[in-house]
Amino acid sequence: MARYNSKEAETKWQALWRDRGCFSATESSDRPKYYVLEMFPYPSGRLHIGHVRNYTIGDVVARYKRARGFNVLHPMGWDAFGLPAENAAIANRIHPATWTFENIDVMRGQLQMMGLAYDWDREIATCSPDYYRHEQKMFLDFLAAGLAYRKESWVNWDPVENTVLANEQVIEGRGWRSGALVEKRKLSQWFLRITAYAEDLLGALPGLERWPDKVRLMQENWIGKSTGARLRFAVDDPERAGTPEIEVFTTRQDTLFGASFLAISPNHPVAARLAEANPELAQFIAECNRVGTSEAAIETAEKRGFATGLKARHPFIEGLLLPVCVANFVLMEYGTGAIFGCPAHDQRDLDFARKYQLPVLPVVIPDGIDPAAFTIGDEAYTGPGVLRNSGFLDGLEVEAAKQAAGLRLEAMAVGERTTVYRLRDWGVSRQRYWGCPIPVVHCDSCGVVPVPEAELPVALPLDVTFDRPGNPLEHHPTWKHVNCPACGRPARRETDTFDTFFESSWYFARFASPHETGRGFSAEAARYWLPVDQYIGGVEHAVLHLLYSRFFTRALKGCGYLDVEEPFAGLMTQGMVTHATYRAEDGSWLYPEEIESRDGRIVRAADGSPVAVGRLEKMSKSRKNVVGLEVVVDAYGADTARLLLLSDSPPDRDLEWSEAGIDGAWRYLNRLWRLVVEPPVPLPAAGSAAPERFGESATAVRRAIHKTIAATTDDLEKFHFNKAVARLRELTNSLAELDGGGAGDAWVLREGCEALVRLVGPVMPHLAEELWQALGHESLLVDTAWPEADPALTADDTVTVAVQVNGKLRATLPLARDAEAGVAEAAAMADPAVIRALDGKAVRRIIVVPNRIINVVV
RNA sequence: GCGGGCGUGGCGGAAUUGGUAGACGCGCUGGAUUUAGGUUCCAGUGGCCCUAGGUCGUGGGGGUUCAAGUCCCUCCGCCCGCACCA
Repeated sequence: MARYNSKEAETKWQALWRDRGCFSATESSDRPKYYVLEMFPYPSGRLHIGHVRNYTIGDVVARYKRARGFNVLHPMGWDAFGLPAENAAIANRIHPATWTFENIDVMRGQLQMMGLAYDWDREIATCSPDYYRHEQKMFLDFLAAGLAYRKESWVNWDPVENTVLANEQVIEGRGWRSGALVEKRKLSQWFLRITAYAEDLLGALPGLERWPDKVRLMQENWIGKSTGARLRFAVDDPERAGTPEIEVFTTRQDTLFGASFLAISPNHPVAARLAEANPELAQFIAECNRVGTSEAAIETAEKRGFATGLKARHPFIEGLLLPVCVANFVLMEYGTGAIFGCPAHDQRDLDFARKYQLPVLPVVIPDGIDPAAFTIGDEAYTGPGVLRNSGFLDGLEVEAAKQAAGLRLEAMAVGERTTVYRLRDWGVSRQRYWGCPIPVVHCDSCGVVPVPEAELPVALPLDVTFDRPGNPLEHHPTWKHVNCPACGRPARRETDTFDTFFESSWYFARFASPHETGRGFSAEAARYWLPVDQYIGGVEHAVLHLLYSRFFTRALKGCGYLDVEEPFAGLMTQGMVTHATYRAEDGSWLYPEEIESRDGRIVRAADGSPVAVGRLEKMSKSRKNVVGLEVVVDAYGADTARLLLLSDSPPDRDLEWSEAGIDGAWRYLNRLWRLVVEPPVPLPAAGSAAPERFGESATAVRRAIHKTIAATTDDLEKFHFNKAVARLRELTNSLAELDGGGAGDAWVLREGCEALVRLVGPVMPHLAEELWQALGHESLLVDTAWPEADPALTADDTVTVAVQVNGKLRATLPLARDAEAGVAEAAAMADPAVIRALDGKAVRRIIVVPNRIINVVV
């Protein structure tokens, strides 16, 4: 018989789905809407198998929901602005636009090859002016609403390339291309006031019930709400400090009596002022600034301080002067950029105090410890306790002391209780070419002037070169020279472009009406489709992209664009696809296709030299452990690849791609094909009436069929694709065992095949269409409803109950479902294995969990 | 450094969320079939004890409970994020 020809079948069904517009979504439907979206890709080149797990998961959800009667929107687009296009331009002398669009063409073809059920009429590319013109308008609206503003902030500056570097381009303090020591520089940049929504973004997290807890927790920590107090320390030499006082923020105002120093950020104005007259301090600050702007770099750097000689007056202790230091671990962006150090009750302060021989005075004594005996060693005490050595706070618990200290500061008018957030405003300026131009003009007379709406889009000029360092927009002969929209005099365009998170913060709304020209999307279409019912993507976006999108949606609502606040009602974060890594003798990485197995040893195919097999790692070009999409689809077909991507691992965990795995998936596909096309018993015609009675085997298999329908449906609802696949394999095994010897076997086999084919439809859509046709159906499977389980067949009359003695399993008993405890108990006590285990000992207690377990305690 | 996660047979993972640990698959072993060649079918497969049966077993250690992979404490290992990669 003919074998399943994946190539032929996949091409055929893909064309048919396309020609019949099976996946195009409309807003006019009486079915409930369902919007499923996978995080859209950056068009970086060519997809490998690891990239498509995400889209396969989304596709299963889309096809499943469609079968369940939903009006499904499942779009795809391209997050097309970004740094790699510029890197390619510099490295290969190819224009970013050319590079990007070529990549898009390749990747679109690859996604289509996988048979993904997208509505391609809604495809968008964010680098198109048709897209980014709308976000320029949004920015102007934000500006008018006070949500966008300019301020100075620090960047990584490469003095050789004359450019700003991304944190990932700074490697051990040096520019990745130039190798030059990176400096921190201050630039005037645009910011979006996400902090205005901090409380709202935090408060709405519990309502995101279909988000993973871990993501909500990460966002909560990122927003980092903390309550405490601001307080001002008078300085002993206001002239030298340039200010009469230094304001600090603390969450531990209760420990003020244990303060032994003040620390200010190297970027604090007072530090800058003191450095003017102190070259050593200036030197110290310069060294701090060499660390780079990433928080990880700052936090892992050795804690260092510099004594300024300045002193600050303790607000509660008359005459006590605390030294003021500049410390590299104090962040200017958080709180006030200055802290007071209480070494006894903060680990970082303690480390600092030990290093610079500052006093350590415990002021919180743990309950039940003698205050006289309590000392601090290498570990700060941060737990609860009672205040000592603390004047008016003595005897209070920590919380009460915080309250009392706060009130006293307020009464003295030197501070107030307050709340701060770790969250900082979103810097959206990038000194880059391949991004959306920020639509403002700088005029010497009028300052910053928004580009009038009628002149949008501010289009990115395409005639640029990358032959010298810096931003090509700066070097363009004409582009930035315009007349001021306000006064008409010569002025300069803003040459910064937006952070690419800007585009991805509203693309999900654009998909609702991607061809809308007047605004980013029609309010009506957005009202219909939003929020996204199920969003799917990697955890690496748990904070930034998702938080920015949540903020953006609120900001858009505030500007009258839409009427939802949360863009994503459901979120699933999928794990990585991993693959073994291979290294040649010389240590260089090898692609999987460069190796082979000879006599049980892994060797290099080219010359038989030994290969070291490394651990599983995320598929990445740099380690060469990638498997190309075309290679897999050519050899096994898209359905086999899809099956493997959904098998074995739950979606939120890593998945191992292996040659054995793909072979196993391929075998199952063929097994299923044979079952339906060459059934063990000839099938009755489609739609034949059910027989009068079913024999034992037929009844058992019918139960299996209906249980599988129920359980698989439940698995898909919960996104347990790996379990769903396991159940489908089990049903396939059960059906294959039918031999036609029992009454109704043939009819049940058809019933089972029909159910099975419909259940595998979302996973292996091409094969399923082919089998649906083979079963004698004229209709398309994609237009066929999801099977329904018969409740009468999903529950068993008897259940197997485990019997334990003292928690150890001794027997299992078949019992009637929901048998009474007394009956179950009697059956258990009569079991020979139980009697033997009891060994005549007195029974103390019997625990009966209905339909599960009986535990006899002796 | 801070934040988040993960850890179950040789391997990927199941376990109705505190109730029979190892579903399903990969691999391996033995057998059958076939014009052996991405075959197919049957049987077996956590460790230890000679089997009936017993005993140990979910990264290590401790605890709560009639009962712990699941809850608590602690330690170890690995992975992800940290604001200009997307």
